Amino acid sequence: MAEINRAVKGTNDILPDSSAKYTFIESKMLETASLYGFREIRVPTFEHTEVFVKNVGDTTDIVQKEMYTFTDKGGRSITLRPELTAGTVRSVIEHGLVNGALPVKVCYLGGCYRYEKPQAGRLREFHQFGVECFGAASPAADAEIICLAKQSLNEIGINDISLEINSIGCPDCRNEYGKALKRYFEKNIDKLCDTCKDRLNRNPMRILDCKNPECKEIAKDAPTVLDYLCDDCAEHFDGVKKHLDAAGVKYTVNPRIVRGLDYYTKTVFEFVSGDIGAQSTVCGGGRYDGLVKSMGGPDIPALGFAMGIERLMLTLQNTNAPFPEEDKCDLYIATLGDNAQKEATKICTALRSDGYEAGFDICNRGLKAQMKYADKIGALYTMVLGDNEIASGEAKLKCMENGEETTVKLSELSDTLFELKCKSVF
RNA sequence: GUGGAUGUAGCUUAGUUGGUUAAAGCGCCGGUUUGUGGCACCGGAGACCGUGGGUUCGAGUCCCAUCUUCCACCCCA
Repeated sequence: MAEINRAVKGTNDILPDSSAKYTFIESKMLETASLYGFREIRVPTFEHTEVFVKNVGDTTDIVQKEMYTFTDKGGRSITLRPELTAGTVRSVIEHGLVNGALPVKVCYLGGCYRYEKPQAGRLREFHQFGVECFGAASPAADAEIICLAKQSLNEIGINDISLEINSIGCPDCRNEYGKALKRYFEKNIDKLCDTCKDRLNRNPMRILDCKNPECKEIAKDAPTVLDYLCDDCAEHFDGVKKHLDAAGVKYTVNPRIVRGLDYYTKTVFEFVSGDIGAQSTVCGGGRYDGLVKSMGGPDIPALGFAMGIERLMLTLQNTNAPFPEEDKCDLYIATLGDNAQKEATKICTALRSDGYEAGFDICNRGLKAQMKYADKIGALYTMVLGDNEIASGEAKLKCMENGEETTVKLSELSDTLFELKCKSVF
């Protein structure tokens, strides 16, 4: 197929046969978030490039090599959002939400864009659901969003998933820890792999995450962040754990999880799935207390998480999780002749305005072909409509599941369908 | 960006040491006395064999390049 007729590398079409599944996931997410008081916010798909450079961090891979950046016709440098936190923070500051009643709780759903090499669970255009909470410094807030993340995963049927938490401290303790880590790894620099040698200067914490066996061996005895937390951060982390215990949420403390975005402070966490390949993080989040201020807003704490919708879908598919049944056509009218087709238009319009999914032949096919079609689309009932039925004002409704027929008055179709549907529920 | 695998009808595949009009199943459309689906039978449409070069009298089959998809690294959701 010619290149122009194919979707761009790393992008995905969601076809009618699976779109309802995505809608299910998305609506469950929004629904669950609202139970915790999070209301949806919708921010632009693109922002001034600076918004991401300043917030995501100019040393991160995302900013350095993964952004879709272009100059618009007005000479502005524009970037398609690689994530939704930065734009959300910009928005709540710009519109003064952070000057109103605190905490501000918002959630979002939308496409994100990163120029990466696609693989399982990783696309160039992907979709995130996430929440942000502004103005809450208490560990109860951290625990609350973790509970929300867990519940929303459970709501869509993801239960076999592990929660890992860590604290990377405030900038002060992180700085101290970074130095200690550097001292430790410098002693073993010869044994480290090439990428880790590079990481030593860029981001020593990443070495802890390396999958190279030799690096893993060395990292085993490396100092842990948790030993370098200041009193305030240690107490905060302790509080988070206590709240999680109180909520009955199971977790493991993993001092090696490090989020890749610069803005994180204190609590970081991930929900990890064992069912979707190498890109196993389904949800990632944490606290970012300095971000609002650095964006030019008031000095208030903030925290949030994001999950990748496509990864949620992968998890559900790979674990054969059930999806709710899709809506079916309530009544399909098979027509005979032009008169009947016109009458079907009239009847279907009325049924649809009463809330029924109704359809009839618009391809001018024969009766048999129409019945076959009704069967294929899974129509619950069919009705043959010809001149006889129009003249008598009566027709037979056929239940496609068991073949039973019932005679109905055309003028009472809507009521009859309602009765039949009620019966089939019991 | 690095590495490995892949690419034949809408889908899943067959295609012998390169040799005439590239097969099959599923799906799609139609038919089996013209007012009734699922089963069966019959018929039909549908493929520039990913793309571009090259070798050859001749290439889906061999060589090179390129792109896509998949998987892993890096990194992230």
